[in-house]
Amino acid sequence: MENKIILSVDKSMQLLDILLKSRHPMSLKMLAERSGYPKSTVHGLLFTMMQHDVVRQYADGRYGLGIRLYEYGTAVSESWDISALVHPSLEKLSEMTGAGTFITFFDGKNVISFDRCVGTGGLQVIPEVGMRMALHATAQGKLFLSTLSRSQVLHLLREFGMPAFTPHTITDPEQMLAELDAVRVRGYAIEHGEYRRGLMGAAAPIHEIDGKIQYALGFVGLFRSVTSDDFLSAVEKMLTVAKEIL
Amino acid sequence: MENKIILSVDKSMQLLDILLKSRHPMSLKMLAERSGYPKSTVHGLLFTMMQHDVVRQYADGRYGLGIRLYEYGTAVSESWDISALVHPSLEKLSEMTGAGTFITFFDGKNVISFDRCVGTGGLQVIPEVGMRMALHATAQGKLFLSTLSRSQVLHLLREFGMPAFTPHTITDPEQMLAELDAVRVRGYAIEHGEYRRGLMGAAAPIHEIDGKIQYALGFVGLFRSVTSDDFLSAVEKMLTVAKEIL
DNA sequence: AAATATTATTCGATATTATCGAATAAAGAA
DNA sequence: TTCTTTATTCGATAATATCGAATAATATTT
Repeated sequence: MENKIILSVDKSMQLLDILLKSRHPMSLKMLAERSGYPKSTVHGLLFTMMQHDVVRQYADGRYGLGIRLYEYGTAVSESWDISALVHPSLEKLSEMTGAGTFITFFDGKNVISFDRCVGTGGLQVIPEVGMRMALHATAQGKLFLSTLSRSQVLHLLREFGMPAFTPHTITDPEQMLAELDAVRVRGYAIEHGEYRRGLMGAAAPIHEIDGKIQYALGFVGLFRSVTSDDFLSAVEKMLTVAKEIL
Repeated sequence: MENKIILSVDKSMQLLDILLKSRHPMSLKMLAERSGYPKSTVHGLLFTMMQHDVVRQYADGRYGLGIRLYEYGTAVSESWDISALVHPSLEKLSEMTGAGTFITFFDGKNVISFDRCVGTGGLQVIPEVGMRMALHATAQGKLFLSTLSRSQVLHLLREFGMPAFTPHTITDPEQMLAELDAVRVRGYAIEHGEYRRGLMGAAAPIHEIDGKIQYALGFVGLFRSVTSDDFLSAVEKMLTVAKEIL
């Protein structure tokens, strides 16, 4: 399993990750330090990626993500082109509930937001488009996890970890499995301050292809509790809209 | 030059390119044929990229671009607009020249300002963010027109018209075509009171993707003439800054 | 249901080449 | 200028990517 990996390619991807996380162009020296590889090695990898415009070098010598990645990203997002289809539904749900709404996509491992609509309410903490979301601390994450087998869930939780964002975050795998059972029964997932204190939300499946949920519709906002009338009515509205989209 | 390239990384990028161009998931066999590398080699590269979600494999075994590329693409596009990359350059240029500076975007038809910085000089007539600018009477407009064919230019000029904002405004299409030739030779465009009497400016291309100029950096201010020392030095500074942005 | 064809994956020997530290070049700061 | 920092190049060596062939897993046909 480990030895099938082509190391130079693996290192290249690590560099891209570092550049992504830093959010800023980085010097060769920094890149070498952060990755743990010698400068010359890093240089060679960066040089190669530069030939493909996957990495670019600025006038001051620093390196950053290249234009080509934008092209790739666009190509990937086009393959989900249900965005145009569902955006009106997002707006509708935002208007009805006042909460921020968004659509996520699941590839079996990552939950990524690809469309969103800000609500009318005050605090808006809905994920940016393109952001990867925590599996264990968001309604979307739990919804998608609920479609997986016990072993798959445990594997993913181990891989990504279960950091406690708030005191409400579920950090115990067994507890999570129980929660996922509840999600399966309920048909949708809820999140009560597990990611940000006081923020609550829910997520419902949209597109099911042979049993696999591909997308989720969700909302997040400030509610008194997950049993309050306004929250429950928002959930109802979400389910209605999700059913319309199918 | 050739031997500095790390082959396995290079091959990986080739595979991404093939996947991008095909616009559809591809089988290992196809990928091997198209790339010209043995199946086992291709498999190893794909497997490695899969670990990073840069490539994904579908249930039927075919391979496609991975969700991670979307994340990268989003990060890259964010680095384009206003904040991170360009704005500091705008401020720098404003400070150096004293003139108002701005960045425009061209979609093939409209020139739209999407970031600006007021200068230290007195009169400031730089476009608001989101404003569409005249094609025939601004440096930006002429710069973008210079990238189009004769027929495209004539078509656009006919569509939008060539109203005379000042006595210096070019109102004759043929005269404009001659001006555009000059722009192409010069590499940047200048504007001498064609939009507002006494206001002069220039625009330089920033981002060229396969020959197409996507953005332009420009300044506008009060100068004695387009041949005066202060104007020419401002042009020089603009070109320097534009080159830094690349 | 069995047989066949097609495609994905694994394996192991080999030579290629990625790697690394050190040297050099280039750019910035003092 | 000189000194410092950072990027780039170089070359010997060990590591490993590569390749063809074998095997496993699907899909298709009979």
